[in-house]
Parts: sequence; C-alpha cells; structure tokens
Amino acid sequence: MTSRLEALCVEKGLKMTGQRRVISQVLSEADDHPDVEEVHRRAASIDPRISIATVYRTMRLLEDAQVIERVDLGDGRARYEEASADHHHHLIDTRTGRIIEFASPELEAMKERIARELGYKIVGHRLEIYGVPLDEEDERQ
Amino acid sequence: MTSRLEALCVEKGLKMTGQRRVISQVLSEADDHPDVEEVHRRAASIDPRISIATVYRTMRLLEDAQVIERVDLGDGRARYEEASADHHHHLIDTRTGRIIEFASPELEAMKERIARELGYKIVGHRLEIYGVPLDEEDERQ
DNA sequence: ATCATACTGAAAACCGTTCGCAATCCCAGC
DNA sequence: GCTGGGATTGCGAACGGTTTTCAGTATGAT
Ligand SMILES: [Mn+2]
Ligand SMILES: [Mn+2]
Ligand SMILES: [Zn+2]
Ligand SMILES: [Zn+2]
Repeated sequence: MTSRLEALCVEKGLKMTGQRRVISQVLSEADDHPDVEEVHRRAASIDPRISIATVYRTMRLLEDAQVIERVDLGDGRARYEEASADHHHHLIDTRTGRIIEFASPELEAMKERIARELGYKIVGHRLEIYGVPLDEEDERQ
Repeated sequence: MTSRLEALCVEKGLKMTGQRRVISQVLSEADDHPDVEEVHRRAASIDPRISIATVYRTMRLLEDAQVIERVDLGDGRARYEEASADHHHHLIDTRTGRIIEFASPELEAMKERIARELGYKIVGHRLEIYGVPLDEEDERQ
C-alpha cells in the first residue's frame, strides 16, 4: 500500500527506499506531532532494521522537500507534522502536554501589519501559546 | 559600583559572590540579547577567572529569580535579556541578525481571546517574526 | 575570626542531532 | 531479468549547547 506521503515523495523525484516508505507511512498515519524518537519507535515496529540515523536523515529530507514541517514546541527536540495547506499554530496544555491546533486570520493579518509598520516583510514566524484548562485554573500544580 | 541587577539580586536574598556581581554588571549594561558565551566573554574581560560553567549556573539562577528572561530565537542557544515590566516580542532580520523589539496590546488581547475560546487560560506564550527589510525584499539571498 | 554552607572551576556526562565510512541498496540502462 | 555506479544505510564517533560531579574555596551569619 503506498501512503499519501510516499506518493508525494515519488512526485518530488525522491529515491524510494524501504526505510523511506516505512517512515512515510508512519508520518501519513500520524495525527499528532511526534519527535524523531517517536517516529523511529513507530517505524521500527513495522521494520526493526531502521536506524535512528536514517530517521533523522529522512526527516530532514522530507522537511527540505516540504513534505513535512518542523514544529518547535519549546521542549528541546524537533517535532514534525505533515505539511498542509492550512497554516496553524499550537496551544500546549502544560498540565497534560496535549496540543491543540488553531488558526486565526485576524492574528495573521495583525502580525503582517506589525512587520510592515516596522519596515519588514515577513519570511517566517512562530507562535505558541501555553495554557491550562479554564476549569482547572485554580488547581495546584 | 553596584549594578542594577546586583541590587535586585540582593533584594531577592541571593548570596552575592564576585562572579555574580560581574555577571550582574554585564547584564545590566547589555542592551542586546547575548547568549551565554557572549555573557562569558564580556564577564571574562572584567574578571578572567570566571568560568563558563558559573555563567551557565548564574543565568539559570537569575532566570529562576525572574531577574532576567530567557529568549529563544530559534538558533540553537538560549539568549537573555533583563526582565522588564514591559512585555514585548522580537522581529529578527534574517539578513543581518538584527533584532527589533515590538509590543502590541491588540495582539496580546487577541491571543488571550483565542485561548479563552479554546477553554484555556494562558500561562505563557511565544511569538517571533522573521523578516527582511521591505526595501530589500527582492534582493537575492 | 570561625564555621557550616553555598559556590566555584575543570572536566566529564548529557542529550538531541549530524557526520564519516564501509557495506548495501536502488533503479536506469542494457 | 541482470548489472554498475551513485545514492542510501547502519553503526559509532563527533558535535554543540548545557548540566552535573567533585574537590577546593569563598561567603556571610554568628
Ligand atoms: Mn500542528
Ligand atoms: Mn527583547
Ligand atoms: Zn501564523
Ligand atoms: Zn506577548
């Protein structure tokens, strides 16, 4: 079965190896924001011969090919998600680690305006919100 | 001469050593966003006996005491600035590395509103904009 | 001044990530 | 189908920023 990301890779002319096929499948099936170790864990459960070095290399390859996107959530490691047409940001529940995605055209417009007023054209940006559920806000850590 | 940050440290009850005094002075005089190595370089030019390990330890101490704030600008290392009453964000010129500070109450309010709508109370957030000067936007890398 | 305690410097450990290298794989061309 | 050569892999070593360990030193309350 050829996965969504595998098709994308072929389309972009990348050489398809067994490892890349497995990693593409793992990423196609993921609906979260796994880090490299987690991708490796999932890939290894399909084919245990895959090394972590290859996962690192493949993530970079796929990122460069714009098949996936790197997400920096402030914990020391890189997380990834499938590249998608709809740009969004993340709200991280600091109690549970749960990640909620959100998009806000108004916010994007405002950020655009701020940059323009400073004399700049935006080439990239980053926004994350860390929060706790409203109904638990008075609970002790 | 006791620096602004040194006074703050004393106020917070931190034991004042020669090293902490020098690092406090360096940070008081800084008007940029130095990383640990840069702080160490500046501190060592005042007292060459200061080790980088002590700078790392002191930065963490001052951060925990909320005397300074850690800034993550996406290059792999931590940068710091004096903690100040006025919250702000950074626009990074990707051509020169120049950092421009900005604040936007509207943007803060919007972010507050987004979190509330998702059922969350904000405990922290991060926003950086990467850009190039408007009048150079068509120049090649 | 004394002394317990906190702090320091130097080196080692750490952690996520990249690299060097020899062995292996992929696939375009036959 | 088979083959050859360039790309890819697995492994371990190296990397860069940061933290820790530990023996020696400085601090500040008494
Ligand atoms: Mn996402
Ligand atoms: Mn700043
Ligand atoms: Zn955005
Ligand atoms: Zn803000």
